[in-house]
Amino acid sequence: MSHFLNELNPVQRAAAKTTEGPVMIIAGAGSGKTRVLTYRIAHIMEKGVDAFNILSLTFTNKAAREMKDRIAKIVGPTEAKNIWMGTFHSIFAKILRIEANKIGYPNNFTIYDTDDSKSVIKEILKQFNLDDKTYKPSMVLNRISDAKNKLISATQYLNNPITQQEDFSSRKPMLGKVYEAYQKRNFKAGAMDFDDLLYQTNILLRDFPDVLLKYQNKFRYILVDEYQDTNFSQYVIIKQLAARFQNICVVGDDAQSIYGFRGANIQNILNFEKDYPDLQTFKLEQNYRSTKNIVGAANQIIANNKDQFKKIVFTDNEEGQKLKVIKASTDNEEGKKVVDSIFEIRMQQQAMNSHFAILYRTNSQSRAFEEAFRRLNIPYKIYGGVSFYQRKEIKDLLSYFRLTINNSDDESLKRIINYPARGIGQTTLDKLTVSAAEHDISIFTVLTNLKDFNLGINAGTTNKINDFVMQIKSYSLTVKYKDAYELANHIAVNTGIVKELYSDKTPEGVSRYENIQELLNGIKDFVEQKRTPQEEEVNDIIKQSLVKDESQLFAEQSNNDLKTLDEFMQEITLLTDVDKESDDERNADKVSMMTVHASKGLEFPYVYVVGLEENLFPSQLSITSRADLEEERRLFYVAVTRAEKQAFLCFATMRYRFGNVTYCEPSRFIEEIDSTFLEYPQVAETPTFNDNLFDKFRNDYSDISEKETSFNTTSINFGGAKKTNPGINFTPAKKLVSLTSRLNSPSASPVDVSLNQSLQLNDFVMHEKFGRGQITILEGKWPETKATINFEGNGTKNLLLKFARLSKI
DNA sequence: AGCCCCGGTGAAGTC
DNA sequence: CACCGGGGCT
Repeated sequence: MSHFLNELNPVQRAAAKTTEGPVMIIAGAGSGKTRVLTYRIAHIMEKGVDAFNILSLTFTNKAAREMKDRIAKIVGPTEAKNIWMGTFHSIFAKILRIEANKIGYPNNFTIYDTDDSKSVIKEILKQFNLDDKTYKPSMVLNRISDAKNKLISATQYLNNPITQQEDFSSRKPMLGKVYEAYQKRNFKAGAMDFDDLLYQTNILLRDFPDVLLKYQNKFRYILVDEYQDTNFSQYVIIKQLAARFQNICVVGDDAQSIYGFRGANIQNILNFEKDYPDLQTFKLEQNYRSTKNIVGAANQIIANNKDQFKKIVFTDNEEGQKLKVIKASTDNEEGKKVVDSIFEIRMQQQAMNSHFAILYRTNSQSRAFEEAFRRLNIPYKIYGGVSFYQRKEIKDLLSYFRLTINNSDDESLKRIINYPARGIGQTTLDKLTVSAAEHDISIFTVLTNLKDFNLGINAGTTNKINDFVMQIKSYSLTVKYKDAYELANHIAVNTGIVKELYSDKTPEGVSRYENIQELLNGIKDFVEQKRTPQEEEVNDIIKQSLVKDESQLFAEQSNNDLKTLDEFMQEITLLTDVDKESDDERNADKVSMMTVHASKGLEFPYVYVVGLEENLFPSQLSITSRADLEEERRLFYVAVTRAEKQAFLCFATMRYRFGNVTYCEPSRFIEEIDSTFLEYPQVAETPTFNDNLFDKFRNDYSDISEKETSFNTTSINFGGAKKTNPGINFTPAKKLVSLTSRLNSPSASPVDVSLNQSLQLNDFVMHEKFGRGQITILEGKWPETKATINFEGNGTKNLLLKFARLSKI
C-alpha cells in the first residue's frame, strides 16, 4: 500500500481504496472528505488508470482547482491536469461544445444568464399579450427551470393534464406555451440557459447512443462531490454515464443539502442504494475541523430534522469555547458588536483578518457590517451580491463580444444595436424584431438581408444598419485569429465605448471606465494562462468536427496557441461567486462576508452567524412547510459547522427592513441548542418599549435622529428620513418650479408648436414655466431649430423650438 | 431621441 | 430603501 493512504483513518482509507463498483461516502461536516476524494483519485491513477478517463464533479471551480493542486502533489502536476474536473455546468458545457451540432446547436452557442433569460421571457409575454404581473418573469423562469431540471420538455409539459390543471387553477394557463416559445427562441438564437447545459446534455445522451457510449468509455471512473445537492437532471446524466462500468463514487452529506429551491433532490442520495444494489457505503463520522462544543451544538441542531441518515459525528479535538450568543438591539448595533468582537479577538489571539467570516441569510444584511468595518478600518471582502459582470458597462461590452461570436444572439444585439447611439431607434428595432419572429430567423439575418424585407426603413437608417452589420462582421471574422485581448481591446476602442466612458468625468463615469479597464485586464490575464489539457482536447475535437466552409479557412490558418475571445466568454459565464475572487483578493488578509449558501465547503477559525431571528433565519418563506424548515435548519447546520475554533450566534431585536423598523424574535434555532454549549451575554438586558428605546435609535441612527425630532410612537418609520433635513428647508429647485407652474396654469391648453417656426431673433416670448423671455440666439434649420432664451428671473435656457411651448408676445 | 421624475412595487438562496 | 417602467419634458 502506498504511503499517502496511511495518512487516512481506517474508514477514510477503505473508502479511498474501494475504487471499483458503486460507492457512496456519507461525509459529515469537516470529516476530511476532500482529502478522501483526493487520495482516492490519486490511488486510481496509481493503479494505472489514465487521468483522461476520470471525471470528477465538484461544486465550485475553486474546489476543483484546489483538489487538482493537492493531487498534483502526489502524482505530479502534468498528470493531475489531465483529469476532467469541474462543476457540472462547466464540464457539460465543454462536452456540448464538442457535440452541439448533433442536437442542432452551433459549437459557439451562447450561454444566457438569468438576466438574459428573463429578458427573453418578457418579450414572449409581450408577444402573447400576457400581463407581466400575473406572469412574473422570474416566476415563469422558475417554472420553466423546474420543468427542465425534471427533464420535462415543453411538449410533455403541454400534454400533461396535471401541470395544465395546476397552471389553469393558478390562472396562468399559458405557461406551457411560454415555455415552448422560450425554448424555440433560444434554440434559434443558438443560446442555452443554465438549465439547458444539463437538459441538452440529457437529450444528447438519450438520442445518440454512440455519443453516450463514447463518454461511458471515456469516463470509466466517475466521482461526484456534494451529491446531496444534485437535481434530477444531473442525476440522470451521472446514471447514464456510469451505466457501463459502474465505477461511480458519490460523496455527500444529507445534513448539508441546501439547494432544494433550485431542484436539488435529497432523495438522490437517500435512494442511491436502490439504484445500485451492490453499493458499498462508508460513513465518515470523525470531525477534524471543529471543537467539541461546535460539533456537539451542530449535532443537536440537526437532530431536530426527521428526514435524515443516522450518523454520529464526533471529534477528538479540544473542548474549545462555547458558542457565544450576541444580542443586539438593532441591526446596526449587531454590526458594531460583531466587528468589535472581531477586533478584540484579533488583538488577543493574534488572529488574522482572514480568520474571520460573517455569514448571513440574505445578501442585503451585509450593509451594517460594512459600515462598522469602515469605522474601525478593518479590511473586508464581500462575496456575491451585485456581480461585476452584471454592471451595465460590462454587460454592454460583453454583449458586443457575444454578438461577435454568435451573430444569432438576439439578446445581445438588442442591447447594443443603439449603444453607443447610432440612430437606430426603438421603432426600427420593433420592425426588425417582428420581422425576425415572422420569418423564424435571427435579427442579424434580417439586418444582413435588409433590402429583401421591405420594412419601410428609410435610407438614412438603412445606411446606419449596414454600417453596424459591417462593423460586427469585421469583428466576427477575426475571432479565430486574434487573441482574446487583442480583439476585446479592438472592440472596446472601435465601438467608441472606451472614449465615451473616458470623457465622462463624473465619479460614476470614472468608475465605469475603470471597470472596463479591469475587464480588459482580466482578459489579458486569461490570454496569458495556458490552456488546460481538457480545453486543448475540446479545441481539437471541435476543429475536426467543423464543417469546412470559408470561415473555417481562417480557423485553420489561425494559430493554435492563441486563446480566443469565445474561449474567454465560455469561461466567465459559469463562474460561481467564490470562483470570481481574483488572486489578489484571495491572498489579501480580509474578513470574509457571504451568504451561508456561498460558504458551503469553506472553513474559518471564527464564524459569526448573524441575523438569527424568526422570519429572517429561518426565512419567513420557509416556516409554513416542514420540508422547507428542515432545509433552513440544514442551512444553519452548514453555517455553524464552518467554524473551527469558535462560533458566534448573533441576533437583533429590531431591524431596519423594507424601509421601516420591524421587531424580531430570536431564532428558534438558537433555542434548539442545549444551553451547555452556549454562552449567553453576561448582562441580561430585557429592553421593553419604554426602556429608552428611542435613545437606542438615536445612537444607532445618529445622523438622522440628531435632526429628526418628531417620532411617531406607534410606527417608527425611517423610510426616506435620511434624505430629509428639517434644519434647512431643502426642496429641490426644479420641483418647486414645476409645482408653481402647475398652480399657475392648471389646465395648460395644447399649443401648436409649429407656430414657433415663425419666431425670430430678439422676439419676446412667454413660456408656461419660465415666464417671459427674449430670444438671444437662434440656430439650426426647422424642425431642429434651437433657441437660446433669456428668461426674466429664470435665467437662460436652450430650447428646441419644435418642443417648447412658447407664445409670442 | 433621450433624459428625468414620478409612483408603484418588491426584497432568499444560485449555476 | 432600491429598482423599474411609464410618461412627460426639452
